[in-house]
Amino acid sequence: MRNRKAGYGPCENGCPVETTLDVIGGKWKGVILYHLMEGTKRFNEFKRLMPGITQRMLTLQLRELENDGVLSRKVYPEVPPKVEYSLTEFGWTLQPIIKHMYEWGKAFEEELSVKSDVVASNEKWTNK
Amino acid sequence: MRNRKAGYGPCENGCPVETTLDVIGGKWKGVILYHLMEGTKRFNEFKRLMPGITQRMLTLQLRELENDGVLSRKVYPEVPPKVEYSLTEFGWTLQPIIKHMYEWGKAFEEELSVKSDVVASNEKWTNK
DNA sequence: CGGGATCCTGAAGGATACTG
DNA sequence: CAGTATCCTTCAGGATCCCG
Repeated sequence: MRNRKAGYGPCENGCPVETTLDVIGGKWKGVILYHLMEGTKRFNEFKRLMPGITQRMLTLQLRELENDGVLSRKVYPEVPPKVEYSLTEFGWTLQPIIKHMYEWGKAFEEELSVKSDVVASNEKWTNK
Repeated sequence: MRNRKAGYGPCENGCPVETTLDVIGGKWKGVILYHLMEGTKRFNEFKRLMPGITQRMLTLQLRELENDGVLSRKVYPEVPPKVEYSLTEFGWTLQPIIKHMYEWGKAFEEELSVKSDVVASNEKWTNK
């Protein structure tokens, strides 16, 4: 990801799909966007919502999304600092995609667990 | 990508989005899926459609999509070999997502070119 | 509170050659 | 035609410490 417009050749068509993936395909960007659909969030809120992420990664992913015009960063000149992240108008156009991806992900996980159940119940026979 | 279920912490919610990205987020998977929406494709057809991809990568990405139950691989026992790739029924449920991503990608690229025009016309002033 | 500055590793992706 | 098999490179992502 991230090398937008690099190496897809003629690129007659099909590429816009990759463009979108370049924007939302970072490891945490999907989740970040998902949470932003619920409303404005602050830096530490994200950390709480995604305990696995490091500060560095959170900062980086937020910056990239900001540079791509998907979210906006509002800094309040206070002490202690306060920064709010929210979707831009353009960012909101991602909502149907994120929603679909959320639903599809759930369906996939169910499909997955069903299959692993099958595998599990087969293991006693296929004992490889 | 690819380490499904690894390190998202509590994972109360939001994760299905990442699950989906794990499946379709490979560098070429989006394009592959996009082309499959038009119908069954053969190995060399993909190579023609995506001149930038290497054989190795094409094989790998196809295999992963197959293992994820999104596409199916049909081998014809002929000489020379003939292999057809097509979406599974489950794979077709990705269509709305791919379609949305295609549309959004186009919109994003327009937004991008508009901005780079602005930047270009500013460069003579900001000459950093 | 919301980051920035470094350093580092793994694995995603690539180049090239060979094959049933 | 549709792939393996090796080897190699890059950089996205992570760990850690520091700062206004």
